[in-house]
Amino acid sequence: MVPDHDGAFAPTTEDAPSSSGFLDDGKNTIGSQLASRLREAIISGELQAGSKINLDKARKTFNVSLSPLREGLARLISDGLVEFEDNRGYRVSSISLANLEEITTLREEFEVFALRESMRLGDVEWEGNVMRALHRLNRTERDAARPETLERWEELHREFHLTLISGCGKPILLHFCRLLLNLNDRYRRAFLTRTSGDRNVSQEHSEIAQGAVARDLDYACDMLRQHIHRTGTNLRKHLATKGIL
Amino acid sequence: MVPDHDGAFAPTTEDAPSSSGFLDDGKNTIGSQLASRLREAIISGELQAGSKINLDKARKTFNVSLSPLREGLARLISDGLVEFEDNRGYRVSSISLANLEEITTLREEFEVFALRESMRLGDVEWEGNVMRALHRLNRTERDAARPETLERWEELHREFHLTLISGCGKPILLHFCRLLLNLNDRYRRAFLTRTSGDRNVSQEHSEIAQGAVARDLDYACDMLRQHIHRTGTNLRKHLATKGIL
DNA sequence: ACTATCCAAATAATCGATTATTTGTCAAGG
DNA sequence: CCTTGACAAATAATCGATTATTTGGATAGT
Repeated sequence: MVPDHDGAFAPTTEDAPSSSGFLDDGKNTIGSQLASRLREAIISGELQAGSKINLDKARKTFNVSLSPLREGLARLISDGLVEFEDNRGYRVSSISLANLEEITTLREEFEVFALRESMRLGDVEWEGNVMRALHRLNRTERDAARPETLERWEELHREFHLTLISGCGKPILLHFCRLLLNLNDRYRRAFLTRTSGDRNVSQEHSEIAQGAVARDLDYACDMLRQHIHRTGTNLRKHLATKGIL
Repeated sequence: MVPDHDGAFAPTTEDAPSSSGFLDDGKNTIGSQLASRLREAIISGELQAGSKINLDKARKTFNVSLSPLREGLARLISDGLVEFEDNRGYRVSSISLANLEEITTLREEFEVFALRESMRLGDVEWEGNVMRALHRLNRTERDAARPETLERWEELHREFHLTLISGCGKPILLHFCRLLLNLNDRYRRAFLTRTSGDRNVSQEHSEIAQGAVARDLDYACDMLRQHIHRTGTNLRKHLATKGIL
């Protein structure tokens, strides 16, 4: 038997385009479904940061047994959204200013590096994917009054950033970036209902994308770094407003 | 209740110095113990890369029930040593030339970045830890004839590299570096029984450490990068010898 | 009043058995 | 001869019950 040989950190089935019309959404087992629901619950803030997760209550809330619940939680640990301690159980990872700052710093390092590699190695297919992701994002309205538009926008925004770096040919790096994006999104969903007035985010995305497909390495990387940095600065302000250290 | 607030990716209890004389080695639950044993089994090559992990057999081998077995395996997924697919089970992550090259590249980027941050932010305590880790490593003999010395050396080597970057004040980054080191160690344990003749590894470590505590950023970073690079090159040759693509 | 110790309730971990899914094999049809 | 479908064996996922650990509170001793 020849192993598939995707290597470690091959992209998980999550958020695959799901091209087949069948109802196979890659979330077969209860454990998988739970992982998704819990992830969404944490990123959206439904499960408060830092709070303990009582297995018994969660079991009743989600109407499942312990085994798949632990299974699901275990996956969120890989995502950095949940922490675990022997005999003490699970808790939602805390948020803090230091944590946000680290995430921002690391995104500036990792994501920018991944973009550079993508520009160096990406093929035409990748270019096309970038332009499509950009278009879909910029065509999607973000109306603070309607939460469902926010969620949709977040999804496409995440997709855009991941697509940008998807050409780098480095599964482990992509995995790291995906984690950082997860962690970052929790802050954004919690604190940014609307983008600050002095930014034109659509334009920022366009500049990055256009620089990327034009293979203007330094320009695109610089734009991305600034983009990430600005988001970090914005979020930091919002955290300060709410008195979070 | 005030949350401990270590933030995501706070260092796990693994390989803590275990200062207390008590038999509490932080591996309380069967799941934890299994995770350690499995990790060791994978890194040492006892469990072949790419091979499927049959839950039933593993259950009998380790004489445990399914729940803790899954628990343990789940943790190794976070470590990148095990892959999982719904309804298809677990398998040991494959090794490949591409995978090794990515690990090496990422170590050059991120471990070096972490070292730079450590030099920028580390305190005297950190400096002391570095010198101690260096001393212990260099004083430990590595005799290819006696496997137990190799294991001991690997442990101290790992400890040295982690200590070098432990002052960076960035838990997530440390977590990533720890993973990369894990993945890298599997290659070394599998392919390097002795260091290639043209290297004086002890001296390389000394140069890095001394540059680090002297806060000679560029020098220390450069030495570390070369050190990682050389190891990568060596391993690549050994992989080629064994016909691994 | 303060600390330490012991109990009971709450919670996490584990087990053995059951259910669901996948995989390999073989026969029927093209 | 190849493909397709059905079946059976192998394997993974889940459940409900049991066991072990932690936590909070009451009690006794200083």
